Parts: sequence; C-alpha cells; structure tokens
Amino acid sequence: MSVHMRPSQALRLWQETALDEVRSGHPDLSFRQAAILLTIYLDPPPHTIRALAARLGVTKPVITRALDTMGAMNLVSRHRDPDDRRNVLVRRTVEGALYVERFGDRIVAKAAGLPL
Amino acid sequence: MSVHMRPSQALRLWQETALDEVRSGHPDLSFRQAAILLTIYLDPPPHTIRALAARLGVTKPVITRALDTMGAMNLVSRHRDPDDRRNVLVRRTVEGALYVERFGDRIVAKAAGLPL
DNA sequence: GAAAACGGATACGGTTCCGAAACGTTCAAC
DNA sequence: GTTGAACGTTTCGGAACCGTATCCGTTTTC
Repeated sequence: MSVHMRPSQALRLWQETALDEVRSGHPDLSFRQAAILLTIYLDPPPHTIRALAARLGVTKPVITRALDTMGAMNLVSRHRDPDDRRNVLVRRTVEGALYVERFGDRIVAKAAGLPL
Repeated sequence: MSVHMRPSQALRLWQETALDEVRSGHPDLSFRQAAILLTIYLDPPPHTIRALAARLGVTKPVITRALDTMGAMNLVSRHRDPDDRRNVLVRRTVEGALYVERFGDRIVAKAAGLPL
C-alpha cells in the first residue's frame, strides 16, 4: 500500500471526508455498514452472510439488518445461490458501485489538498 | 498537496480502518458522530452546539443527541459558558483524546501497510 | 421593565439497530 | 426416509436516532 501520512493528516482527512459525507445528504452510514459495503465492493465474490459476519467479527443478524437497510438504499442486492439454496449471495448494484467510486474519488481529492 | 493515493488505495484504506474499528469492539460510530468528534478535536475551540450544527449542515437536536451518546462514552464533555449562560461549550476529555490519537495512528499504520 | 430573539434541550411518532434465542428452509449422511 | 447440521431470517425487549415542533432559561432590545 505504502501511502505516507502523519497522524494529524490522517485525522484531518477523515474529518473532511466525514463532513463531506454528512453534508452530501446521503443516509448516515455507520462504521459497520461502511465496512460491509466496502468489503462487498473490494473483496472478490461470492459474499455470503456468514462470511461477511466472520470477516467483521459480528453476528449474522447484524449483517442481515445492515443489508436490509442498504438494500433499501439500492446499494447492494441479495440473491439465492442456485447451487446451494441455503446460501444468500450478496451482489453489487450499479447505484452502489457509483457511490463507492465517488466516495474513493472524494477521499483522494481531500488527501491531495491536505496541508503539509 | 501532500498526500498522494489512488482511489483503490483510498477505498482499501477506508475498508481496513472500518474493519479494524468494528472488530475493536468500540461502540459503532456513525459518520455524523465521527465528524462531530473529529471537529471538536481538530478545530480550535470554543465549540457550541449551534456552531457544530452549522459546520455539519444538520439541525441542533442531531448535535445534542450525538453529544448525549458520546458524552456517555466519555468522549466529550459539556459545560455552560460562564460569560453567556445560554451557550454550552463542548470540550475534549482525556479518554476522547486518547481515542482520537489511537485512531489516527491506526490509519497511518494501515496506510503504510504495516501491522500496528 | 416588557417583549422579542437566542441557544439548547425536550416531546413526539416513527424507524433502525442491538444481542440472544428461536425459526423455517435446505442440504447431507446414514 | 429420517435425522442432523448449516444458512439466513425473524422475533423479543430495549436502546439509539431521525425530523419537526415546542419548551425553557438567558440575553438583548426598545
């Protein structure tokens, strides 16, 4: 990864990005929801409820509820696994991909504008 | 213009930090709460409810409630302004300062690709 | 001194979330 | 077939949070 920054820069970056996010009027995501969303979009599929719960170190209902909420926002979608109908596969959506992409771009822009 | 990263690095950094935060067992902060906390710790005081609400572009009850929650976590404290007793001044706490400091250190470590 | 303006907290009805436990469905083993 | 495990969801009581509106104490204005 090898990105170099000082703690004060990291904190300022986080603050400005959070402020940006709040003011954008987007629904207020929690750390948990952000972790789930980014894992779905950055880690290779397939993503099951159980695997996500293990990755975050939380219980399955936490994932189910977070997906309910983010599904209502059209950020993710759920589909039954045809090969094993017990599984639910969590997939990306166009809207979610756009959101994640813009989010990354905003962080980069903020980082570039940080004072030395 | 001091911190350089690509969008994929920014997103990965955010994911790993969020995962770290979730797994730490700390209470699950929202973007709003994080924005408030970091603003109190990074911007120069004094911090009033009204000013924080304006900075985040949200209503006053949002700030009041977030401070209730974070006050219960001992991350911030409230004090009446002796000069104008209508004002409430939001101040840092030792515990909050420690939390913010460690948070910044963790981001830096993740960015460098090093274990903490 | 009375009235208006200000700053923050509170009340309200509603949604989301929590952890723990129980539930239905689906698959695998025997 | 029947049993047992696996997967995700739902339930429960309780807590936190939402936006809007209102309330209370304080300060300012006239």
